[in-house]
Amino acid sequence: MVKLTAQRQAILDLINASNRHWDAEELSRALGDAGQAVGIATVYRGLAFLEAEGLVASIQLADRKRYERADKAHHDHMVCTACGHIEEFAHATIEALQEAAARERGFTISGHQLVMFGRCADCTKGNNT
Amino acid sequence: MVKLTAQRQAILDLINASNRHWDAEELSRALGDAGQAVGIATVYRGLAFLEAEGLVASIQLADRKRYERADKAHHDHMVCTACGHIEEFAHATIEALQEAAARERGFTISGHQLVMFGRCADCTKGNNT
DNA sequence: AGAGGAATGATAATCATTATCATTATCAAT
DNA sequence: ATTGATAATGATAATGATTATCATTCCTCT
Repeated sequence: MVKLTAQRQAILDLINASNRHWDAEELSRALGDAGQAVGIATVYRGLAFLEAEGLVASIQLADRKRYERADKAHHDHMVCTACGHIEEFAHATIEALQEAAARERGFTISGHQLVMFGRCADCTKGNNT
Repeated sequence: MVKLTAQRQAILDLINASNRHWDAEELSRALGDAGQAVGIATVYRGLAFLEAEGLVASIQLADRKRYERADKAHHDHMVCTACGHIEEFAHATIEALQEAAARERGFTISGHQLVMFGRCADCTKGNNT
C-alpha cells in the first residue's frame, strides 16, 4: 500500500508551511500556482487521508471545512465574521471542564469543537462591514 | 409588513412542542403529516426568520443545521456519533472563560458554538456501530 | 516485463441550502 | 368591499461543497 504520495506530500507541505486555515479549493489553486497541480478530488481525498493519519487538523465551519497544521497544541478558534480572520486560542481549564461535563453524562468523547463568532480586534476598531 | 404567518407559526409551534432538534426537511415532513403542509423553501425561510427574531435557536452540525426551542437557558451540545442523540449541557464557568478569552484578544463576540462528539451513555454500554 | 492493488484526475452525482419567479395573501387607504 | 402596494408562498431551478464513478496511471513485488 502506497500512502503518502507526492500529491499528498505537497498538500501536507503547503499546510505545514504556514498557520493558515485552508479549504480544499484554496489548496488546489495554490498547488497549481506553484506548478504542482493536484486535482480537486485528489485534494479532498488527500485531506481525508492526512486527517485520518493525524497529519493535519481541521475545523468545520458553517459552509466549508478548513485544514491546518496538526503539529500544534490543541486549541479552539475565534472566527471574525467581518474579515474572515481566524484566531486561535487554547484554554486548559475550558478543556478540563468539558471533559468533566462529558464524563458526568457517561459520554465517551472522541472530539469537540468550540468556535466563537464575532468581530476581531481590527474590525471592532475599524468598523468594517 | 406581515411577519408571523400561519406557516411560520406552525413551524414555531412544532419546535416549541418538544425538545427535539429538527432539520428543515423533518419539519416540512412533520407539518405535512399533520395536515399543515408547508413547502420546503418556506420552511427554510421561516426558520431564518424565526431565528433572526430570536424565536428559535439552532446548531450548525457538519452536514446540516438543526433547530430547537429558544426559550431555554443557553446551553451547548453533545452529539452521539453512533445513534445521533443530542444531549444538552450548560456550564456557566465555561461560558465565562470563553468570554474572558475573547475579551483578552479584543474580540467582540456575537455568538459561539461548542459541540462535543462521541458516544452517548447508551451507545458506550451497548456497543452500537 | 507483467500482475495486482492503490491513487489520480476528469467529470458526474449528491445533498443541503438559496435564488427565481409567478401566484397568492395581507394590510392600509379609499 | 375594491384597489394597490408589499411581502410570503411554493414549485422548481440553481448553487456550491463534497463524494462517487471509472478509466487510466503509478507502485511494488515477483
